[in-house]
Amino acid sequence: MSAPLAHLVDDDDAMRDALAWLLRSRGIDSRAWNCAEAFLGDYRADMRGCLVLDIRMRAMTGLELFDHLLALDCAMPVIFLTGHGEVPQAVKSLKKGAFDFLEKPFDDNELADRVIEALARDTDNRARGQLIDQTQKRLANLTQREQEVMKAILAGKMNKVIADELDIAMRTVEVHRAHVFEKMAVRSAVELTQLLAQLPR
Amino acid sequence: MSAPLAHLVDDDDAMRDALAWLLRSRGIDSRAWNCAEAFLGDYRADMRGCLVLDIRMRAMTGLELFDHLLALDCAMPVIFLTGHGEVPQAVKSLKKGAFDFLEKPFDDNELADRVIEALARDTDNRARGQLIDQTQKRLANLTQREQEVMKAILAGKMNKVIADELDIAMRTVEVHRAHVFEKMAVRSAVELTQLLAQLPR
DNA sequence: GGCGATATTGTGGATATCCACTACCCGCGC
DNA sequence: GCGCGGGTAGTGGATATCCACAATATCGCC
Repeated sequence: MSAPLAHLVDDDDAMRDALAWLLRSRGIDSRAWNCAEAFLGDYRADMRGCLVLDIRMRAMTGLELFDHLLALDCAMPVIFLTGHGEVPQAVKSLKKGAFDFLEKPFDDNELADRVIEALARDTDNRARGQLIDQTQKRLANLTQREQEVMKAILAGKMNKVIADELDIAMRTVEVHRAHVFEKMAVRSAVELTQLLAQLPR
Repeated sequence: MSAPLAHLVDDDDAMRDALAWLLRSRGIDSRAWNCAEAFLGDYRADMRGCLVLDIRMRAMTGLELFDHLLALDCAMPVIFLTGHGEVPQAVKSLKKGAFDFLEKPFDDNELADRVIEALARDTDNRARGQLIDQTQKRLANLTQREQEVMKAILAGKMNKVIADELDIAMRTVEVHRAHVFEKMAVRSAVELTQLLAQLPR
């Protein structure tokens, strides 16, 4: 597992060095690539931290790289660096979920602040993401019948009603109910509800 | 209660007319103001629809108007119209919750599409907002004790545990519990949990 | 002083849930 | 054939929740 890192992608050697130095001065480690393709080649889903992408690069642009990463379910926050006057791209990127969009020449402190925020965001995302993953694994581990019963429980139905609807004995519902609680690692319907309420809706 | 409407604020007479005509051709009613101050004077919290704001106006700018509206808890989606090259403002506005940010000259169809989306968003927001308002009113209607008991219920505690912690009889907890369910208009702890899970966290 | 809201408690019974022990049936894979 | 996972089901008891009926006490307000 890699440590949180600012991942810089820019084809301007001087800019990469300047960024790395700036971030280092604020206590942030970074790693740099000189083109989008190189980054994609090294990309791994367990990378942690944030991305700082230059928009204009010779081959693949920062925006195209962003699209590729979205397709790969990359959850790292992305900060774009851009020249002047690219409002439509900025708007589009932010709506797609980019973390920020800074116009060159940017203020050093501002960029560093944004990177710090982005790193914090990533840490939050990871924590929430793990919980979600775990919960979904547990959900997937329920049998068909158990899922049906769970759904009914979440609808607030009593065991005898559920038994009636599924046309099985109340005792059987109790068994499924207990299995649901056990597999979902909760001890009550309330806990179950709260757990599932955290899933993306 | 006013009907959903596109609220146009632009100090360019020709632009207002063009916008109104464009929207009308797509079946969208609109009302127009020639300056931010005039709109603020007419603004009412129960206005429904969306806003289309020109950024550059003689006195108060669209951005300043947006800030005023945010302070007034205005929930209508805002679409900004802007000249070229205002990336920082666009980014800032979107992060504050603006719905969109279009650069002039914009494509007529695109703008109309965005307005339609914004109107739909407003309708959604209203529906959710009403539920939230109602729920919060009900929450505020709970007595101190009832809120304490509710909190404990949501923590999954059994009545006897709650009684122990609050140092009261179990019977009293039952009474408070019943009051909570009654006042919140739910019939079980599960329903209560689901209701509260919809509140902004 | 009475009235209403709030908080408190009791009794007793109807329901519901939780749980241990037990058991049968079916389909699938080794 | 036998084990295993999954679904089904009964008995019986321990707990918990829900609720009707009833009562006491405090506090603020008209």
